[in-house]
Amino acid sequence: MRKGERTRTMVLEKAANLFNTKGYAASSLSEIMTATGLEKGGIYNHFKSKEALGLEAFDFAVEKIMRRYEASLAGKTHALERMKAVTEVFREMMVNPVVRGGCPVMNASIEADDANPTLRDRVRRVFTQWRTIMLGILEKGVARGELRRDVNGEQLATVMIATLEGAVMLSRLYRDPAHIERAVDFLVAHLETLRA
Amino acid sequence: MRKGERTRTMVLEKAANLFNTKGYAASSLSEIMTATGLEKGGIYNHFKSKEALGLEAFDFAVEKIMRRYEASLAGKTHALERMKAVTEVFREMMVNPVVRGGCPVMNASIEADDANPTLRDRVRRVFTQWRTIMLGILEKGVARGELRRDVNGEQLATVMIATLEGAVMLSRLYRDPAHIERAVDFLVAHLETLRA
DNA sequence: ATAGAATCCGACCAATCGGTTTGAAAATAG
DNA sequence: CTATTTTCAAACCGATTGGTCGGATTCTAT
Repeated sequence: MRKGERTRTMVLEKAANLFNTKGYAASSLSEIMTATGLEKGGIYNHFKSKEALGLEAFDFAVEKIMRRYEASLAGKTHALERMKAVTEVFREMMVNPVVRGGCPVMNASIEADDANPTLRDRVRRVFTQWRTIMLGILEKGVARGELRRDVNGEQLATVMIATLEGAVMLSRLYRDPAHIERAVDFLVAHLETLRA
Repeated sequence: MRKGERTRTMVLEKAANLFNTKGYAASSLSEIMTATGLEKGGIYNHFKSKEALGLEAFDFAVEKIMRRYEASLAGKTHALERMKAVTEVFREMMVNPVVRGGCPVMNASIEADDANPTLRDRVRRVFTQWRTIMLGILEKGVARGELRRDVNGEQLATVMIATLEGAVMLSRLYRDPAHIERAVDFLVAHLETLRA
């Protein structure tokens, strides 16, 4: 791995943390400079603009989360087990965050939904992917007879994401993991009622 | 009402919408100027700083939401009816927003949780108030025999706020009210299971 | 109608914004 | 070890940032 590539990912790492805690618009280039230890020219050698860096930093953070998903789902076959694994990713995210500042997807969603169409489309793609994963789990679970046949997949996928993301927001706001834990407990209990 | 007071609330109205769509940090004074039609001096005559304006604009938006709460709860006595009224406030917020840009409390929470302690405390106070309202409804509902005695108030209050706020985020991101409607349907169905 | 207060404009300020460029230093290939 | 990229620091750019202030203007109470 070339030197430039190493510093490049290092800038992405630092920028992702900064953007996710302070917000993209509120993070100035001079802050990125102090965070990375590079001068302006050193950063612009790897990224053509602050906007480009922001988008890549978002992808960088999402990539890390996706690896958590895969790790949590690995080896689990039963639909209920796999759905619970999704809730665990969020609980774990509070204790051992992939990036500082909460869930980067929700944060980006709030900041980009009106002002930044490019980032907004990226955020949409991520949530759509998460929904697709859950819908697949549920569909297969019904087909295998693990889940009740009247499971409302669309509704459950929405509720899972909404509840978990909302709970992350509350836990971060209050600096209290109780909220995400209550949300996970609630969802796990509800998932149990769907067992065939 | 004096002229100054009228323009003051007009600035708050416009600023609240701007801040809530673009974010506090991303909204510049020049944008506030064009939104209000005032020059810089005209704004600083009423607010001593951009930060002070931001805090007052937040309070202004929250005040409007609280009036929606009161209107929705008015006349309803049964605990289940009152809890459903809370979900209706959120559904209504998508169709007929009090302020553009989604829920100002959640938006402020995301932007302030790390960077702005003053605003963060204000956001906390609002969510705490909402929780208190719900806990009161549930407690009274149990006392009146309207609800099952094993209702987990703390958990339900967290889940209600988290699910509704998360769903608002999704509906705004996708420009699709389906998410908030699914969340409301889900919560209403769950509330029914708590009937004594 | 008019004096006095309330309101607002617009020029001005230092600081910082994102971004460009050049040349020197460091890393890599031969 | 040399030649050649790659990488980065630092000075520099115009534009814009949040904020100040003195005076002109507009209200409003008498």
